[in-house]
Amino acid sequence: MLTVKYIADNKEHVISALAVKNFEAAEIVEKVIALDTERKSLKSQSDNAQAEMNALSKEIGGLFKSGKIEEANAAKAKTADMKENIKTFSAKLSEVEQELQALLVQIPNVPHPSVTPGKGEEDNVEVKNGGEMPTLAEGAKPHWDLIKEMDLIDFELGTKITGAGFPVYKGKGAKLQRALISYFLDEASDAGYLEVTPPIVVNEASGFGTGQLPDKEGQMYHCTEDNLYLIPTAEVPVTNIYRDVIVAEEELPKKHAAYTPCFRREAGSWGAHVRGLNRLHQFDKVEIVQIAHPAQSYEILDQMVAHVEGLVKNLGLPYRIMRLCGGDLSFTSALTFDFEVFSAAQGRWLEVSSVSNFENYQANRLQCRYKGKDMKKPELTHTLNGSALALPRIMAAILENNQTPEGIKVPEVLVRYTGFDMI
RNA sequence: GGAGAGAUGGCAGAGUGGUCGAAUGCGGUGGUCUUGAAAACCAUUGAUCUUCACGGAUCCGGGGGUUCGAAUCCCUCUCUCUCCGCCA
Repeated sequence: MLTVKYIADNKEHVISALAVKNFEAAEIVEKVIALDTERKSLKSQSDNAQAEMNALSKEIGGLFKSGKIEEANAAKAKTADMKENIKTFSAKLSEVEQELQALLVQIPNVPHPSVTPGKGEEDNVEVKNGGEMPTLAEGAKPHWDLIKEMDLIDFELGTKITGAGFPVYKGKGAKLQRALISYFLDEASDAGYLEVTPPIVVNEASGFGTGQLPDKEGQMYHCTEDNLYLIPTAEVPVTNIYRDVIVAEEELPKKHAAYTPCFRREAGSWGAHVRGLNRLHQFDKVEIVQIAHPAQSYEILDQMVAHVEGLVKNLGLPYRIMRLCGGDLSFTSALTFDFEVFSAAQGRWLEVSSVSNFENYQANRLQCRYKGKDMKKPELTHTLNGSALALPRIMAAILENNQTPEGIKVPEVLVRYTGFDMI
């Protein structure tokens, strides 16, 4: 969430910038500022009341020690009112604090100046494209036909075991998947990311820290008995490594990469766009995360984009990089670049990565801060993450784009992981 | 799952009702000494809110209670450790 101080100091900018995200902020911003003023005044009243009480208590202590029992008891009699006073003020204070907090979590992150207005996907801006469009032979098939014919992925079996959207990968399909994971993780390690294997269920505090809770709980699978959530992305457990942590300034940036399965309920999706591997309830992904110094975060965002670009390039996939418009930008993000690869037999662009800078929006929720030697107080870090990459659509594009009459050609960079070059 | 023990500052570890944000040691930082380093010695070294500032308030796992006053007493939750059981 945004800090109250930032909102108060940049009121007009917050309102106009959030309009780019199609968020009408004027009213809530006024409320926040008013509540904060009230909070400060209540705080000082409650502090004064408490200070008075502390002084009297000390006095009473002294009287008892020096044997002036009567005087002490007389002083004691005076405390009842003061206690009442303190209770009233602190109750009001915590009420106002809660109200303020409830408002703050409703305000989305302010978009970066480069973000253009727009309603949704259709208004995203292509900033770059690359790779070569494949020319498919006559009779080229979409991946859902290929995987069935070659028995690479079994949707019906997954449906039997679990339900729709939980496929079973088999044989070379499973090996290709594993090869991609290894390849992505190795590339991340080479780029200086520390590999971690985090839990794939998280508690409520973690869900709140990265912004999935309280608003988007419907998108996560929830184990109600233990109040734990299946992660929708490794971003959640990995970024939460730094919840309530103060990092030494010279240790920034912190770079982590993680492979995890991801779970999304995706309630309300249907139709051709979700066919085959296009949209699943469970899928695999390698995620890269950085905890960054605020002054460096946009430079780092570029580096992360370049890293992801290297992956799709090496896989030989035609891609384009989209800068998300205000309307498509997520609640918590300030700037996001989506990577899409062209799935030739479907004739569609598929989103395979989303690389975002959250500035200090998540860090404020997480209380992730850094401190330098000559800093009096710790400051919020910036947090960034990106998929590098999400597997199913990458697989779909590889299968479709690389199909030949002799079979499917495995991208060269993967052969050392698969052990075979044709499927 | 059963029984017991515990949770204090970056770490280790004292403190069982009053001046304790908390002894001491280690670590960190600055300094003295030294050609330099080590050692030794001295000083300094948590966070949050509030205030222009001085200052004030809060924090000893979380929450609640008793008391004029709680790190210290009571209740409750969470977590950790030990033993037993079960188990990949």
